Amino acid sequence: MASRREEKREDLKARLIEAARERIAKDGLDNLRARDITQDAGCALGGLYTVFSDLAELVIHVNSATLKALEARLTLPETRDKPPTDRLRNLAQGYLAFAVEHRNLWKALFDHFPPESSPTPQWHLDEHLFLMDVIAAPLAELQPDMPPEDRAIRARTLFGAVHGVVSISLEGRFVGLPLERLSREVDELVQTIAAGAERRRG
Amino acid sequence: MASRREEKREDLKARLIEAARERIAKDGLDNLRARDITQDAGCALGGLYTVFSDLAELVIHVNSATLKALEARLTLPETRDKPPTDRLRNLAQGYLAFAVEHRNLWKALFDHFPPESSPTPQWHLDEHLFLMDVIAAPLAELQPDMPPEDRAIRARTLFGAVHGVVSISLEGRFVGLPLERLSREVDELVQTIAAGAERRRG
DNA sequence: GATAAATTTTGAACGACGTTCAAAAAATCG
DNA sequence: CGATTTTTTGAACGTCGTTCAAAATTTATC
Repeated sequence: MASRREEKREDLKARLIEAARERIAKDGLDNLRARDITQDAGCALGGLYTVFSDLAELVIHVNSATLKALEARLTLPETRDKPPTDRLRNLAQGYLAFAVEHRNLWKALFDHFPPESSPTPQWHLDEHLFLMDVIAAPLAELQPDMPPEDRAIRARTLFGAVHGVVSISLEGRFVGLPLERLSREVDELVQTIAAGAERRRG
Repeated sequence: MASRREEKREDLKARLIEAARERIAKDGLDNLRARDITQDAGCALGGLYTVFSDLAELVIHVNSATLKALEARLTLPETRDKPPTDRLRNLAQGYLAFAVEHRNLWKALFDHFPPESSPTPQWHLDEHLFLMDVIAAPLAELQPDMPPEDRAIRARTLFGAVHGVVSISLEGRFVGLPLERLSREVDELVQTIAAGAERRRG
């Protein structure tokens, strides 16, 4: 019991993150309110600011949890021994499924822009890198001779392409596609890119 | 002079849109303030609400102007007679160039989510369709036998992929790429997808 | 256990925001 | 020019994130 104080503080922090997470999941990031969160977490309005510097920092912690959940979803041992193209296809389908199932939490990952006064901390920026790593691994099998730096960039491009297709559909800015059809588009896109990569392989 | 009134009203409307456009271009959508806009436009705060139902409607008009500018940029007669793959490559490079050059206005196109109380009007949703049309035209030459409906969906997928790669880089959520390298990634992505489409043609 | 000192928690208050609307100003009409 | 209608105005309202002096609680000392 080195510090009962630390414990209580951590407990409040966890309750605030969980309350914010549920609010975002239900009503979206745009409808997140400090007063709702603190009421759900069972503390006074000011309590939030004894643990976080501002609301943006709390959202970053929610996004951190979402990223961990996404990572768990994308690193299932399901297809460990499949060919690299199939592994990439599975990653894309997993990403799509996660976005559909946790739409508001997923959207918050990309809709949240902290003010310049408190930019995103490095530790959270680093958390995004696992996405690049899980993509780079199958890519390494498709193009073993590509320099790791180029492969990292290529992984980012592949992620961006899939993310873009998913975003465009789920944000509803254009006419919505049935999920079944969207899934097929994503799959064919990944297959095309994978085939293109393989064809260039040295 | 059927209606001097209508004229003044339209003039105020244009001034408000232009003021909002400049504010967004300079400081970004997040820093747009009704008080700044009306001051720049030379009217009282309430004047904004005699022309638009709310700030979101004004932003939609700014986005409409941005879409028109983007359309102009993407329909330059530059490469009218080039092969379809080159035309797609040019579209993607034009899109990237536009996003870089008008970053905040371009970002506003996708960061603006009107409240459910006043959803995006159909006329503005329709304005996005030109993007699909300019992409679908070269696609039609690559895959003449594809049904038009499938081609429309494929155009959306291609746009989403390019848009996603550009977004991921320009939003700075991941480590930023030099523009030169980003341009190459986009180009190779489009070439890969175009080649994949052509290969399937039949 | 009582009292004082240190710490934590509280929620009223502040400033900024989008939006409203009664009143002032301007335009139009008889 | 006075009456009437229309337009423009900006103070005021409700909501928001955030602050901070005061209240409540915990810890320390005897």
